Amino acid sequence: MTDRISADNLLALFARTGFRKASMEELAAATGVSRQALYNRFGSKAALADWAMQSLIEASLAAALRCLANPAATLVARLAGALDAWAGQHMAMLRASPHGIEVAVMVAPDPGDAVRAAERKLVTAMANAIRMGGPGAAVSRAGSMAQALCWTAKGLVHAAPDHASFRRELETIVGALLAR
Amino acid sequence: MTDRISADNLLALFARTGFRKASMEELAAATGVSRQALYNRFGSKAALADWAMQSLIEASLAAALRCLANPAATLVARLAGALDAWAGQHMAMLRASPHGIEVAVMVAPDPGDAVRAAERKLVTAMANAIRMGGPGAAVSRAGSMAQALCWTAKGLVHAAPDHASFRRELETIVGALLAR
DNA sequence: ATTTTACAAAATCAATATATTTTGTAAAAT
DNA sequence: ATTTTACAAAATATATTGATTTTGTAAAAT
Repeated sequence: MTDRISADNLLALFARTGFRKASMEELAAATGVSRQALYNRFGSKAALADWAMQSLIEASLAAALRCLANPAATLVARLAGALDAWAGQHMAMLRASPHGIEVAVMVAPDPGDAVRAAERKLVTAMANAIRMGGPGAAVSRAGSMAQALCWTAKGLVHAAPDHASFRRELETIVGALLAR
Repeated sequence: MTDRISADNLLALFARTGFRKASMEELAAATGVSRQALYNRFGSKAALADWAMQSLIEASLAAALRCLANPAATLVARLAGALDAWAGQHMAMLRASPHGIEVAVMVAPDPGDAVRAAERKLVTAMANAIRMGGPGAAVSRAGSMAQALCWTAKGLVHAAPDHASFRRELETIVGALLAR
């Protein structure tokens, strides 16, 4: 029953203040439960952070894969949607503070390991989507295309001034790369 | 006559130890001159770091543009060469320490401003190269393609285990995106 | 099941003092 | 021109103290 606790709220606080300065008191307040409730459920602050990070990764990957599987949308829209779900949605948190990275680094056992694993899955899924729905010429290069799109999206996250223009430019670039 | 002093050696030290911990004594030793020679020429530690960073940026951009202009090579090879000169060549320094970023952040007036400006020039030049030498279909999307290639190369810098495989994978991806 | 209250151990913070290193300047020496 | 030597001012490092906060555990209350 860890359902009612919002990983987003937890991570937003971690991102703002960093792991150390975020107290269990504040974390509890941010999620609307008592400090002891957090200890009962997670045992420690580190475990709580792990869970929150893991949750975000899983939720983001799931949302991305869902976008990718949408039968109604075009391939370009599906790819752009997936990349937005994976990377774009966290722009606000990243911009809110210099600790965004620290949060990811905290996850056990190896820092970005969980992130990297999820990202590999996403790229694989994108490659498959390109193979299925892309122009014939793109099929044989689907793997490279998907990887390039993922890195491009991450570059754009840092370059775009806000989420709206991120989304707009992302669609343009995905369209440009996918066009045959 | 700041010719004999190697910006690379300076930045290698800055990258290893960070700006603060790199003493003028060590910096002088790293370049084979006396401490006072550095003060005579640059006035201060900050100015020295500025110069070194600026030098690296200019040299990297120049090397990248040179690759791009090589009339003998194919478009894919020219683009890959340019991206390697711009991003790939610094993998060793980045990997050598967690302070690689700090060095860039130190440059006046705004941190990555000089880097961003140079990168814009590179992307523009790449876009032009694509317009001139690329397959007809790529012409209208040259701007997006060039930007995507640049971000992809930067993603690859962090993902590749070493420079050799960076170079190899880069060529593959550039080839894949450019193929019509 | 969760909250409240209580509490010991550990960690963090703030202030101080001292020692050491480093910066930046200057003048004499090569 | 560059190096060597010398030096004051500033910055950094280290250690100590005590106050304060926070962690993690436990038991009683809702």
